[in-house]
Amino acid sequence: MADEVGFDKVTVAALARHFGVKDASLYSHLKNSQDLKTRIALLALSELADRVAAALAGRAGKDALEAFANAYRDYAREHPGRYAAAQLRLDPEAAAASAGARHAGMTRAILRGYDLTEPDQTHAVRLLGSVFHGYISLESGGSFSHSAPGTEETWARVLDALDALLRNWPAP
Amino acid sequence: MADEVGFDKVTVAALARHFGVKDASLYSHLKNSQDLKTRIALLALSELADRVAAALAGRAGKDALEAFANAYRDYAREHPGRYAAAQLRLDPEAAAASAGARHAGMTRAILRGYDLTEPDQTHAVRLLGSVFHGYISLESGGSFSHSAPGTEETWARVLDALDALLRNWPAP
DNA sequence: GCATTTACCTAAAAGCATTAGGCAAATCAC
DNA sequence: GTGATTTGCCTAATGCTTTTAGGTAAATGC
Repeated sequence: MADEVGFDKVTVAALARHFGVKDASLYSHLKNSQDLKTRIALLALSELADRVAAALAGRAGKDALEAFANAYRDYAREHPGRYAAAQLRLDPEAAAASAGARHAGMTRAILRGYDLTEPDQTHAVRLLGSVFHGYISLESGGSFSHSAPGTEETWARVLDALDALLRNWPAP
Repeated sequence: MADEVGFDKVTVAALARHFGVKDASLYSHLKNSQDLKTRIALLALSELADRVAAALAGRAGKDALEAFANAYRDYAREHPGRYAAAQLRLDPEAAAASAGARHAGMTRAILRGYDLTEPDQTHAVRLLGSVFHGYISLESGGSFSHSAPGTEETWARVLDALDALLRNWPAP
């Protein structure tokens, strides 16, 4: 439903309509409407982690970087509603139960192909997360669609640039 | 109100309570609730552009890069509700009337201090936008707060890294 | 075969969005 | 200045979404 009608349109009432039951009936399954949203977010985070893990298997260096980045971007394009859910700010309890740690771990795994030590590794993990999250968010919001060149080309060149940066990370 | 109670809590009803008038009265001033949200977004985008313009004046190179990035980040911290509003997906009409073009122009202005020509300039503009948007979004969502080192240090090193990257942008 | 759990239901309250129609004060035009 | 218009607000009403409380019938567990 999230992918079809948009994550923000997934309400308890809409879900009840979808299943042909009464709104109130769903409260045996859900704590409240926030709970519904959180569950979608956790599902998306978990699916996304699975995809990334599969994409990353057997790859290293720039190959891994591209596979990782494309796994995120492809998931966002194929499942826009679920990806939007994955951006939801989770409360600490939900965050702890989420696949967040897997994501962080896999981002760090990319860096094994590059010559970075702590704390630069953490800085780089955060930079990569920022770029991917930011790029996909801006692209899906249409920010890049009103000017040449195409976003496909930019995406490739951004990955080139990140690869170059990781291979040549500046000293403090 | 957005900064105090959160952008998503700024409803027509809440605004009416705030002013001590009836909900319906506000519909003389607003088209609908989406219009209210759009107006907040346009305000935020415009204020942010003013700040960035002021921060950028008389600076070039890494100095400009840092001023630009900090203007965004500081605004997001000082006015979280307004910054959230600025992320709203605007319909084409509102987008055209927004300060979006000023933002794009100023991002491009940063690159004057670096040796980039089209189409790399556009790629770099998009990368910078992605990093800043992504970083601020993740940081404000608490994604960086559960591990060392501190986000202040990462922010400084990310700006170092972007500066290095722009000075040494890889050929296709 | 009885007790419990599951998966629904009805009823009802409360909040938000929105439209229609109306009134009084402020402002404008001549 | 006075009549016309605009402005800013109101009441009333509708329809949606969320959520709680209390109840029933079928499925499941021991």
